[in-house]
Amino acid sequence: MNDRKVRVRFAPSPTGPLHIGGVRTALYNYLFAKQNGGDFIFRLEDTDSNRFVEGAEEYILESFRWLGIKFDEGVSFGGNYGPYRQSERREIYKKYVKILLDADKAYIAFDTPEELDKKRAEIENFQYDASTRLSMRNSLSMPAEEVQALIDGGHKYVVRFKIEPGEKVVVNDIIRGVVTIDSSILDDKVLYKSADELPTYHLANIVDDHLMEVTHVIRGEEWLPSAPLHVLLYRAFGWEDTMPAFAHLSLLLKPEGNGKLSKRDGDKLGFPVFPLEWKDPATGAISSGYRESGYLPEAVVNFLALLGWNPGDDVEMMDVEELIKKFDLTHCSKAGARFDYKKMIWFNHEYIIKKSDEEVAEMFAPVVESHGVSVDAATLTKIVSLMKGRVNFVHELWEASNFYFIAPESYDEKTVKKRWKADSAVKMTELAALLESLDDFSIENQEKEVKAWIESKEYSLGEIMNAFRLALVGEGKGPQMFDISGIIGKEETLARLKKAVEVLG
RNA sequence: GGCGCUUUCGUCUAGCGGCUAGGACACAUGCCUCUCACGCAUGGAACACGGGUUCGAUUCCCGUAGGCGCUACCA
Repeated sequence: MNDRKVRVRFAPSPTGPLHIGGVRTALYNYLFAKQNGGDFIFRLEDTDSNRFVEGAEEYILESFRWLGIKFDEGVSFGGNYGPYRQSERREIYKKYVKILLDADKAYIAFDTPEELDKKRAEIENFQYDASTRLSMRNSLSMPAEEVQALIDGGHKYVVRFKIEPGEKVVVNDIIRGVVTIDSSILDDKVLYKSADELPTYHLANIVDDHLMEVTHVIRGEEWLPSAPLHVLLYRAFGWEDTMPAFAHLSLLLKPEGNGKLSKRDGDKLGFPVFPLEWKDPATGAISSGYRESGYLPEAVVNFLALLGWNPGDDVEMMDVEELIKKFDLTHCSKAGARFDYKKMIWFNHEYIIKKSDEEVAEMFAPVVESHGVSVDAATLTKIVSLMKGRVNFVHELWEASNFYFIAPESYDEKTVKKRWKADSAVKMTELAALLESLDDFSIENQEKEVKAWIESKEYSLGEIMNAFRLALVGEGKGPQMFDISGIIGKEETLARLKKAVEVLG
């Protein structure tokens, strides 16, 4: 059992876009698999035909491609344990349902959903279990011939797991330790529905994990209450010796207020809760995605890895290789983690700085182009090198550095008031004359000549530079002045100076 | 309601019987400076509460309170 090859899976339901919490679960599975030289499986749990959403599967796959989380096998990846789409495994589940039925560990029930709803309305805390099952319409309470007749007559039925009450069921969780529950509180879960000939999550999950030789089940905490049921299922099948180890991850909580993280929180506070932008096929509503919002996949991965886990040291910036090396399920926190989107933004900032100027320039180029500006790669790279440390997102580079590409059309009022003095026009005209006389317009030479001139005239550095900045930028921001004039060039610099003198007087 | 999980600065967390309770984000202040940022430095800021166990509890146990989850023919 210990020498089995590590195999883990991420098994979403294609009911819509992948939630960021799901992304974290997948990431932890991935890190764990890679650390142990194991396999990472992508399985699709599409056993609820009513909730199928067009495009969700491709969305999920594309999300992981963007994040760099790679699967070894599964839907669209191939593998020897397929099919990996549960809707294509009907015959397999039927076989195992029969095994349970034949062993008297499950039974057939005819109660309709409506009848059950009625029952729940009538009786407080009604539960379909050992205490009530004999008063319901099922193969335990009805004669065999009648059951057969109903089935033959095409009546829809479900198969329920027959849970023996009064048993202490123990789940050994890697993160939480021993969790014990009394089987009496469990209900006779529906395992299979004849209506669509599909199992429910619980049965499909156990059968697939067993058949696919999954060794570790790493999933969200919302599954903890049903883990005992799953243990009981493994036991019923006689698979206890190869039962996977469980690790239930704490949930992601709203940044503020109560409850788990939802799409609404993102909308309200201005951060995405989905990896990619998603357009709801039914309503047409658009939900923002990390990718489209300008987050770098490595920043998202780094941030998510640290939300509920930490390496035990003070290192926070880690690439995926390092995460794989350090990841440890036993160091995962047990309590839910509030989603700290401000820290997410900080990570993005750090990763932009970490990237080469060339790489960032390449990402920035389409943004510049979209503003109808064309600029050569070398200049753009130079601009990026000056500006990238000042932004949290690549697209913010435009707002931060558009003065490189476009001359100011107006001058910020406050800055004018503060930086444009009565004699500024005269001094800027003098500065323009000096700059025009320069054959060498390099940043270094401009600085040398202009500073010498300021000194000889006994002007203050500030008054000249601030007015100069206002003329070139239109407001009081930006890097060192000669890093601006040097890049936009002599002609443009002189033109902007001239215009400022004309407009501001 | 029942069952389970959980509880260290505002937030993410380190801590695994003896610490001035550490780091990061955020915040504040200062420095840098031709501006705005960045960066750097400094600072404020936490063991939910009550009982035990122990020479000694943030740490172990039991309660209470809060938080979270589950309680479907959804996953």
